[in-house]
Amino acid sequence: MRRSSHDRRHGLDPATRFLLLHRESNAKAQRSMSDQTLYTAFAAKVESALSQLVAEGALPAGTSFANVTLEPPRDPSHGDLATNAAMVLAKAAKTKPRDLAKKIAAKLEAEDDIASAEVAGPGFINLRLDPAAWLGELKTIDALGDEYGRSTIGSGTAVNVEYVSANPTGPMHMGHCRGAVVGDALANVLEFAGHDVVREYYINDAGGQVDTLARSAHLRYREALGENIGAMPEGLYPGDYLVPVGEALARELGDRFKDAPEAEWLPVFRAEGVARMMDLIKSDLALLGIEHDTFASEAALHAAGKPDAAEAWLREHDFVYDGVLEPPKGKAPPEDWEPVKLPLFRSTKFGDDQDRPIKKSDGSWTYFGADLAYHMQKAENADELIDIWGADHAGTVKRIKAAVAALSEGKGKPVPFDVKLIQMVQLMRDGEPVKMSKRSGNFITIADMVEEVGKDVVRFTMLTRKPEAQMEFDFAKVVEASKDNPVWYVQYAHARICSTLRKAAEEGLEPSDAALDQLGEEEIVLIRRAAQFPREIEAAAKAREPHRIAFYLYDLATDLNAFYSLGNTRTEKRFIVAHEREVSQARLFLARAIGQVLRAGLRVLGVEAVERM
RNA sequence: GUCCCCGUAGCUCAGGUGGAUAGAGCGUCGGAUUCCUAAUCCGAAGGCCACAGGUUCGAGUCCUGUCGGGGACACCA
Repeated sequence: MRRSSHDRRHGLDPATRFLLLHRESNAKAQRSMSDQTLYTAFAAKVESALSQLVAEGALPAGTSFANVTLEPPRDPSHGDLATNAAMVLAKAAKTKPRDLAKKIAAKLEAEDDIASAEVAGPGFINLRLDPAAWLGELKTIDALGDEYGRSTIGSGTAVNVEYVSANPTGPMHMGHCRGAVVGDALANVLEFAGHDVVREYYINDAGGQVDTLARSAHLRYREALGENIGAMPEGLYPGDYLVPVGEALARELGDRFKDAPEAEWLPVFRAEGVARMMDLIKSDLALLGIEHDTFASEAALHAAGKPDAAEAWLREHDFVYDGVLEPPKGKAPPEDWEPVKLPLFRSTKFGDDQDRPIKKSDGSWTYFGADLAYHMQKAENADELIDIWGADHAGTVKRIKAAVAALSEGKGKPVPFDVKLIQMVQLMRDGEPVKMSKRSGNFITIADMVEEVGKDVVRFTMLTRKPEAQMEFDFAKVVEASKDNPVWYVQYAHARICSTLRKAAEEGLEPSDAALDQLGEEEIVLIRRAAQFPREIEAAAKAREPHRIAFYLYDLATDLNAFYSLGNTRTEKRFIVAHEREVSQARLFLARAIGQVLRAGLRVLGVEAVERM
């Protein structure tokens, strides 16, 4: 679902509020449907068995079932589902796990749809389901369509995901890419899991780097007016992307700022520069399929007096005091180091190694001082906050978490706050690292990457590694058409399904659930995998790890291709079997459902499900 | 010196918040295609889960320490 972007400064505007409410009601409408999935149904059966044991006195009243899980065993030969209930509850029951397991298994075996319940190993209970249960799940997938997998675990919780937040001083480059994709996919996952999600971008338009931008733009402006500016001076932004900005400003403003004193033009060029850089960044993000709901401006934050309000509150509660900053702990302290008295935030109370200044000695706010106020603002409008940061900012996590904890707990509304650190990506070409020099203005932009390999490849590849691990991005490998390339492999599986359905349609065969009982064990393997999709979504949402969906889709594609290949040697196992109308239609029904799950998963990742390759 | 992330097959990486015999791809070796997309599939070999302790019924997973790789340590942003 794409929403139009709102360039608002802070707080929730009415349009956003409406969207949130609207989405919430959608989520509620979905609830009854998603609760019908196979896993939730059988989890309910397990819980009911346990409740019976409580009623019979085998388990003490009030026993918590919170740690009881029901999941597919790693080894499929153990059965369809396994529960650890007996091991988790043995202590409470004051019996051995296996003895308790026998009691639970006896209850479960009495259930419809459970063919057998066996006690195994240290006390696992392995369930074998009646095939009809899986066939029923297949129908559920078909009935729910693109909504299959949507969860309600997040309903009622509004999550603000802040990602990208690149400085508005130039186009987006590689360094921003991974965080942008991971943040966006995470927002999608959370939304699919039922959360109300706001995708936010923090514009750092108040710091010194914006003055640098303004000066650089002014020079390009003079250049556009015919002046020979020579090489860009050290300390200004040399990139060509400011050339058109200078030209546009020359057209729009004429030459009245050409020889004016800096104080006169600086504010104008700051504002113009930031606005144009944000346009550039938004168009870069659009190339990746990313659109934020909210753009929060640091300058607006200052204008609204938010940092002052935060400081006042923190001082009142003794989280901020005037103190002398310790010298930097690095090996070589700066030569011009002087002890200065500054307003410090007591981040040491929260595990930081030193208290951090919120204001500089000239009285202006530090980045941290403003950021603290910014997070306070976000916390007012959300139940949970997530920031996606580059790993190079790891050193500042403790202080900002400390600040959010102090503010939100102090104000009586603790807001869970998670900072996801995204490790660097090493670009590779022909096995060699791609060198980038930011100083010369030569760096690989996101636009370059998308143009070279495509949005889908960039997005999917960025999600094939857990974000806290460093990764390489090899231009040659990511466009390879083979099983070694997960993007291609998953899309291939989807295209194969589409191709099969097209072929069938030409022969007058449509998917049908009229004879699903003709599907055998090989097909049920596929259904089992597909049935895990809702669980994968929930797990990915809980862990805030969208990459799990990418790996899941790869597994599902593997199962699909494996089944497809069965037909090479066993023609009776093809999707389309000559003169076997009923079984063909049942298999086509299966194929369509698998395609649907692949599509839903890819949509969450923001990757297109292609129909032909 | 302090802090953060990582260390799993020859290589690149998963491992569902503590579960059963450790999982994939590439590479190596051996097989499968008159046929719905073989750009695919099946099988085999390959492991002190960096190391040492600890926590408990049970640890690749949690805790402590050591080693190795990466990153950060300004009143910058």
